[in-house]
Amino acid sequence: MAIQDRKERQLAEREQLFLDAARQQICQDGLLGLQMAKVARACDYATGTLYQHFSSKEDLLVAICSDLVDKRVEIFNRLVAWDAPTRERIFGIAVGDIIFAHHYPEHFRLAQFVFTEVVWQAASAKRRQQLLEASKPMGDAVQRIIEDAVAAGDLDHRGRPLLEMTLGQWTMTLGMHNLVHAEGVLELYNLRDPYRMLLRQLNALLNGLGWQPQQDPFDEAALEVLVQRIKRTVFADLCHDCDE
Amino acid sequence: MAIQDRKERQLAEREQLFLDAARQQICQDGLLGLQMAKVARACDYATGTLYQHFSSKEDLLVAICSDLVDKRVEIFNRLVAWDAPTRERIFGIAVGDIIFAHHYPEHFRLAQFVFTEVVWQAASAKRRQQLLEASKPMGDAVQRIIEDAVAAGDLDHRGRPLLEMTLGQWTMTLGMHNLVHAEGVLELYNLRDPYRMLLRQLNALLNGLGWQPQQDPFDEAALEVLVQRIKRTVFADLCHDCDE
DNA sequence: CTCATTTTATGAATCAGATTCAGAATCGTT
DNA sequence: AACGATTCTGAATCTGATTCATAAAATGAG
Repeated sequence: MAIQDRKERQLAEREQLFLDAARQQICQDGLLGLQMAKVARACDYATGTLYQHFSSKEDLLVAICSDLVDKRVEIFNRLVAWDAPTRERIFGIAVGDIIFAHHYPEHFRLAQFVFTEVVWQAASAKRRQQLLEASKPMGDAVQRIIEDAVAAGDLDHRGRPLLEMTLGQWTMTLGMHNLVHAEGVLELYNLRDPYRMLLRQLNALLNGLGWQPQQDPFDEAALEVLVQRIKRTVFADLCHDCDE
Repeated sequence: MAIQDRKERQLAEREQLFLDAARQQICQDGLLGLQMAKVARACDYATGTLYQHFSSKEDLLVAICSDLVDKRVEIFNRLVAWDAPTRERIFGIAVGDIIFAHHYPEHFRLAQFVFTEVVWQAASAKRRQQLLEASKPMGDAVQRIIEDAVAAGDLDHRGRPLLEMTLGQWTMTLGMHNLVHAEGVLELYNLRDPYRMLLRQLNALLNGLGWQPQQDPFDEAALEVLVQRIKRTVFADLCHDCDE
């Protein structure tokens, strides 16, 4: 079945080619600027060929999202592997997400769009499934950190499903990415430095959940020290000059 | 200028007619199903007339959203006016939002879409402004509750902008609406009863912010009692049988 | 290596639906 | 009632996604 293998490999390569071209187009011209014919042309293929891979434009969007999610998962896994107090590790997930948002500014914008009824429903069931499966490891990573926290006595989950413990963190982060992209909203209320505010609110939430050791959410200095340490220890390769 | 007035009134009436027809179409056929020609036809007007009101389909979507935001504001205002401890009032905002989501299941779905780059950028600046202005009173309402809380000694804002105090609540709620609409995501992690989980996480957050009086986020009975009381006292008219 | 068969790629044609705009209808004014 | 100004109309236009008949390439038997 060597032939079959080669074919599959080539197909996968071409798919990646399309995905990269499409992502680049989004970065350049925005989500609005994505055109199927352009993507195909950019890769020197006919429009129809693109449709052999993606059943529709929406399908392509979901696929790009999955592609990026794979990279995002890597961030989560670093925190699972990090040897530090569980409270810092779970907090590090948020820090990592913020760094990720800096590296792939298009990702959360795209994700917000993808999980919109209009796109989600128009994509093929297969792609949807693919994205969900690609996302699964993020949940697993978080779950492992929570397990560690419970085992270490840092957190009492009070009989609730473990993942529920970080649902607040999840939704808070998600919501903040939304707000950041909704041009004009934060400005309306004169709220600056959104991701820094997110981290403060997150610390408050973790405190409220009783996650040990407690940290004063409004101690700027301590927050800065922790963030810097996480960046240096876990994300050194991703943070040359980036300051948030 | 009586004639001018009448004209304006008629124009406003027609606009509302369009908005209602469009909303109904969204409720019936989903966001995907919305077609400009259909909306116009449903109101016995030509397509071009619809375009006298809305510069594009996206513009119409933003307008529908504004329209619903006006109703949502009413919910917020009830909590401002409610005579109760500030902790219950701010918590009530979340409860009200959940009730609102039940009454207008399309709203958050639409809002998520509207604040997407694709729609937001394609709408006219005027409509965007209109939506932002319509949203302003929600922030004001929250601000007033925070002011009361600080004045009553229930909350110490630690020198931060007052609105920052509830940014976590805001983003958490927003993010949860997103998750709820992203079919398959919560199921993937086997998370049930999302809005109830939201309320628990919110209580944890408020505790973590030091908002008095503290409440055990995992005391189911107390949570239920509070929610029921808020429903009965503040939202009696909106809650006949609804149970979340 | 050649040919018949199967698979894949092509891109012009089709299609859906948003948007426009030349002419028709209505309005307000004198 | 007549005239210019305003508004409405919906068929024509336009954009861009999607399809599909045809061409090209790959496969594999002889």
